[in-house]
Amino acid sequence: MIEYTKCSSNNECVEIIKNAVRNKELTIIFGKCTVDYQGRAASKLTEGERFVIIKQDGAIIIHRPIGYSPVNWQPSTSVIEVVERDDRVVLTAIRNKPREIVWVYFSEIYGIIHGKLVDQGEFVMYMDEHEIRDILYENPELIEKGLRIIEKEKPIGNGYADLFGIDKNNVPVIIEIKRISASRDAVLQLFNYVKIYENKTGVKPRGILVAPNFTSSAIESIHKLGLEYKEINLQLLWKYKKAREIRHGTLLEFLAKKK
Amino acid sequence: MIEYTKCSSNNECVEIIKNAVRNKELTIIFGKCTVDYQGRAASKLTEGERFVIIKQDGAIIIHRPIGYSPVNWQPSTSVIEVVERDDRVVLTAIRNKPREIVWVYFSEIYGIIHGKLVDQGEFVMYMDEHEIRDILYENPELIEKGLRIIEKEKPIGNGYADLFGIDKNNVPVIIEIKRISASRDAVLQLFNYVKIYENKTGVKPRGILVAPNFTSSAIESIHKLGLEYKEINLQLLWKYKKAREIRHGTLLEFLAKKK
DNA sequence: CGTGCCAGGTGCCAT
DNA sequence: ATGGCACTTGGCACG
Repeated sequence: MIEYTKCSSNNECVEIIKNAVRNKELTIIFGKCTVDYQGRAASKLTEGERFVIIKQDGAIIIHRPIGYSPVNWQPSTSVIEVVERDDRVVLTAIRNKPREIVWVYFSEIYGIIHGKLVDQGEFVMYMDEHEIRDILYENPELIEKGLRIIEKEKPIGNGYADLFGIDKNNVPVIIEIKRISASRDAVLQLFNYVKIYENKTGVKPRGILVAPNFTSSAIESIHKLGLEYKEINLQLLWKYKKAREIRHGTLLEFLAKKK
Repeated sequence: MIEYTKCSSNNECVEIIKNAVRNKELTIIFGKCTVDYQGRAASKLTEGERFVIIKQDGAIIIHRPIGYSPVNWQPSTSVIEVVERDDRVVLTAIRNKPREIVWVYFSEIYGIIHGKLVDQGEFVMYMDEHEIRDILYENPELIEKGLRIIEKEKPIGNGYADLFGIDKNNVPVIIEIKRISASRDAVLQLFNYVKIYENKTGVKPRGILVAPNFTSSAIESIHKLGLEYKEINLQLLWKYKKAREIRHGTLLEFLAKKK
C-alpha cells in the first residue's frame, strides 16, 4: 500500500520515481536539493533538506522542515520529468496556462515513499460565508426588524451583492456580509454596489455591512460614506442554523456523524 | 536521518509519534482516518486514506491523495497531543489565537516517517510586487515622462499608496501597482487614496493604476471615477532590473547562482 | 497586538 | 477562458 525505499544509486531513484509517477501513485521524496521556479514570478532556493510530494493527480508540493506553507509547488501538472544529470536527480514540473516551470535538483536522496491511497471521504465545511448568508437570508430579523430579503447574490454592475432586500419603509437595502472581521475593503465593496444601484435606478438604497466585528477604519469609512453596519453574533447564528436543520431533518444526520 | 516504521500496534504508533513530536522531528503519518475541525469555521471529513504531516515547528498539514491544497491544517501549533482511544490513534492539535482545534482519528496507520531535516537554504523571490515597485521607483519614466517619485509606501489615511509623486505640471500623482492583473478592487483602493488625499489637502491628485493588464470592469471603473491607468511590460521591467543589478554589482552574484 | 495588503495566492462558481 | 470573490486564507511589515 505504502512502500519506503532507501535507494543506493541515483539511477535507482529515478526509476522508482518514474514508475510511481507513471502509476499515479502518491510519491514523497526526502533529500537534499535546490529548487528553481520560473513563471508568473521567479524564485531560487539554495541547498537544504526538504521533501517533495507528488500527488496522485500530478500536483507537486515542496516543503521545508518548518512552516505551514510550501516553499514551491505546481498544481496538477501536465508534465513531470525525472532524469539524472551531472550526478543529480532532476525533477522538472511544467505547467501551461500560465506557463510555469519548477526544477528540483537533488544532490542526495534519503528515501522515497510511494503507494496508492484511496480516499472517497466526504468533506463538509460549516459556517462559511455561504452558510451565514443562507441563515441571514432565512432570518432577516437578525439584521433588522421588518427587513424582507428579496434576493441572494444579486448581480449589481459586474459584482454580486450578498443580499438585497426592502426595509419596513420600502427602502431598498444592499447587504454585504463578512464572516469574521470586516475591514475597509468590505466597506468599499459595499459602497461600490450602493453607488452603482443608485446610478442605475435613481433610488438611493441603504447599504449595511454585516459582520461579527469591524476594524476601526472600516467603521470610520462607513460613517464617512453614509453607510450602516450591523454586528451579528455567530453563536446566535449557529443556534438558528441548528433550528433550521431540525426543520430540514438533517440534524439527526449531523448528530449521527458527530458520534 | 529519516526513518520509516510500520507499526504493529496502536500503542507503538502512539509512542513513535509522541517521541518524534517531542524531539521536534518532521513526522508524516500514513493511514486511514477521519478529521474534525472547529475554530473560525468547522469541518468534518469522513473516513479515507490520507497522510498527516507534522513539521518541526509543530505545523500540521493533512493531505488527501489528490490536489494542491491540504484538506485540514494547523499553523505552528501550541499543543499536539497523541493518544489511543476506542481502538483509534487520536491526534489533537490545538492553537490559541484564534482558538482552533483539529482532531485526526486514525482507524489504521500504515506507516510513520520521522526524522530531523536540516535546511539553512536561502529563498529568494524575484519580480514580486515589492521588486516591481522598486524598479518603478527608480525609473518613473516607465510610468510617464516627467514624473518625479517622491515617496514609496506613502501612508494615506489608514492605508499605504504604493508610490506618490509629482507630474511635469506639478500635480500630485498617487500610484497603485498590481503585479499581474488589476481588477475593480484595485481601482477602489486607488480611488480611496485619491479621495482621502483630496479631502485632507484640498488638492485633487491624479490617480494612476499601473499593471501589466486590466480587467474590463477595472477600466470601466477607472473612467467612471476619473482615474487613469498605465500598462507596463514586465519584460521591460526585467531588463531595467538587470541594468540596475549591473549598476549595483549584484548581477555577477545572480549569474553565479544561476550556474 | 491589530491593521493593511501582497501572494507564483488557490478554489469555486458565474457568465 | 475570464471575472468576481471567499478563504480556517497565510504571511509580512509597520504603527
